Amino acid sequence: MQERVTMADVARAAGVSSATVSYVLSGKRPVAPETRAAVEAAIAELGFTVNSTARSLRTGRSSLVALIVPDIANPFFAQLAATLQEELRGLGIHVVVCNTRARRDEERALLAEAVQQRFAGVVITPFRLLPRDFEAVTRAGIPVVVSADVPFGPVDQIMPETRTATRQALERVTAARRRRIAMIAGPRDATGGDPRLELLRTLALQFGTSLPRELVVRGEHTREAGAAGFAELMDRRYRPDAVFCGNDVIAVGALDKARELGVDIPGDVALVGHDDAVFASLVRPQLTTVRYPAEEVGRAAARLLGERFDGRGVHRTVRVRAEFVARASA
Amino acid sequence: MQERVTMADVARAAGVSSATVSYVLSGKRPVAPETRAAVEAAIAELGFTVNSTARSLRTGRSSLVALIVPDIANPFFAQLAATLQEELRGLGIHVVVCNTRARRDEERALLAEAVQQRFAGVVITPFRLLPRDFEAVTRAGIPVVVSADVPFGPVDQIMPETRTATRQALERVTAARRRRIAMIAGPRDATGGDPRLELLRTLALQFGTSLPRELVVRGEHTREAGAAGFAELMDRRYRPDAVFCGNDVIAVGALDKARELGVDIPGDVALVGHDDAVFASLVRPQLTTVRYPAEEVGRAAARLLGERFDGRGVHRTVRVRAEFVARASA
DNA sequence: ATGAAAGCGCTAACAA
DNA sequence: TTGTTAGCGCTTTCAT
Repeated sequence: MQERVTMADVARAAGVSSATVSYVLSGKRPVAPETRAAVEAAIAELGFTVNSTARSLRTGRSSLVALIVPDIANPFFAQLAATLQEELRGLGIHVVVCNTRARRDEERALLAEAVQQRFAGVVITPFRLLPRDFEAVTRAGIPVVVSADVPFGPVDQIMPETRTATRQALERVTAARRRRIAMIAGPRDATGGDPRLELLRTLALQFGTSLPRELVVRGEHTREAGAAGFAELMDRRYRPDAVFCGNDVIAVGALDKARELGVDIPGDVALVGHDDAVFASLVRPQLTTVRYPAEEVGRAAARLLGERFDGRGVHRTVRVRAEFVARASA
Repeated sequence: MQERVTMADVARAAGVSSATVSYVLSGKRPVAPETRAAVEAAIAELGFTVNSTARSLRTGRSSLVALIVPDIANPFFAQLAATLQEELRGLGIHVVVCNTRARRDEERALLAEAVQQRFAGVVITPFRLLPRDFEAVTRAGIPVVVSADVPFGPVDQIMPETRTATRQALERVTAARRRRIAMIAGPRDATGGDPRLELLRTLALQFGTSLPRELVVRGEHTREAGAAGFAELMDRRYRPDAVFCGNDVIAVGALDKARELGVDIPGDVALVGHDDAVFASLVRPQLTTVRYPAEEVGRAAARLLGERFDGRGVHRTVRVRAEFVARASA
């Protein structure tokens, strides 16, 4: 049962007080070079590492960041977790993953827990949450980074910049003389809005066409919902010749149904996904999509948190640029 | 700035000592019913929740379990993380995700950190680690669950039971009169063995054929490696008519190359994957594969850890059964 | 059945 | 430039 080495042990070995050891580590007050050297030697010799539990208790701040998302098993969030973890590793911070299963009660419970446990920070993709649900966390002074399509009040935020990429997608589609644009959207979130849908509608107008209400269907972010949505659209008397999807999973479902119905993609209908999930390039035809890079979101989240740890006080919104990826489906 | 409610606050409100509050929570010594009721009422009224940092400092045990894997972004491990997290949630335990990027130094560093931070447990899929790398962790009394193909010494372990499923795959392939069996294996791990390869070799013999050395190629678990491996196999004068892959990602790469070379799957060559990753059913032809269920691994890991927390002392090995999934590629 | 109090290892006043 | 020391909130031994 290997004994734990404490600061007191290091202090004794270096012939100083434990306060000095602490200050050598934190750099929060000047330490004479020779003292510092002695302490560092003792640390190395004894193999000391700080007990972050004790530090947390003392400072009232843990070294944990909570990543709160609807589903970590979703490739986008999995990649986000991986990147965030690697970026935060150097700061000695661990990432705790929390699944909300898209349920508001879970989202709220997790947020409350982050406050109770005095987490160092929270990175969250809210699904049913409203801006006021964040009051407690921000009041507790816990840095929060929200990754969402819409503004969420006085928190750091990462928002996608999809206008350009979506415009390129529309350009490609309309250049192929397609005018009957449709969308299979994801579920409406708590804010009631749907930025992807609204953006597409706005842009469609600019391209001299439109996104008529009857060509918008809605479902979960699942393959089944994608298939159902596509079937529904094909039933319309005003049949679309281009279908935009809320994400790639939906698009894959649409692809399934198209094959089943004998609808040729992209011959009869052009299909555009969203996110560029790993499998977007695996299906046939390969999915033309709007890529939203999880790695960059993770890096931005880590950077925003890092700035907050350093005590910077202004809330920032970082925009992450989505990229149009032209493949075979449109 | 909302004040934190401590046990002392609860004790004061209930007219008892903080020790009693602690014992009401832990049940480690009898408390009079009316005392208990008073304490519970105070807890509810004040909205008290224990400070797990303080508890950890005192007990020398945190409420964190580390999930140490080569890559959380890998769908298998992402699903494992999700399940583990949900199963452990009820025990008040958080899951910290740790990426090793398949590097031994990272694996060792993470294991060492788990000891230093007195984690409540570790769930690990070792990649380059040897059994003796676990000595420190077990000596520290930290429950370890290893998910691997081979035995790893005195730890709880989850091992796949793939014999039956692999036999079924071979049955299907040989029933179609295929005899020239090949494999695109993953990288050789630190133990030097490759159970999937060895199992296939053994079974092939039983089916009256073999897995000749020249029909075994090896690479990383990537799409590129799969493509390269397949190309190499198609170059052999003794050309295989059935190719087994170390995992589904490799199989997808093989599929890419087959299409490029004009090799018909399954007409010319049958292709069998491994794991049943999400995209196995997305590619065309859909992948015939040996499904290894991450959910069950996660549940088993949580169960094993739970037993250890309860103080059960024997090391157990849980076998998780893989399942043959027949689709179009073989 | 309950309470008093020590102390886990660290940080940050306050002193010198 | 460095040391002394008081806690952070909890668990648990020792008393009662």
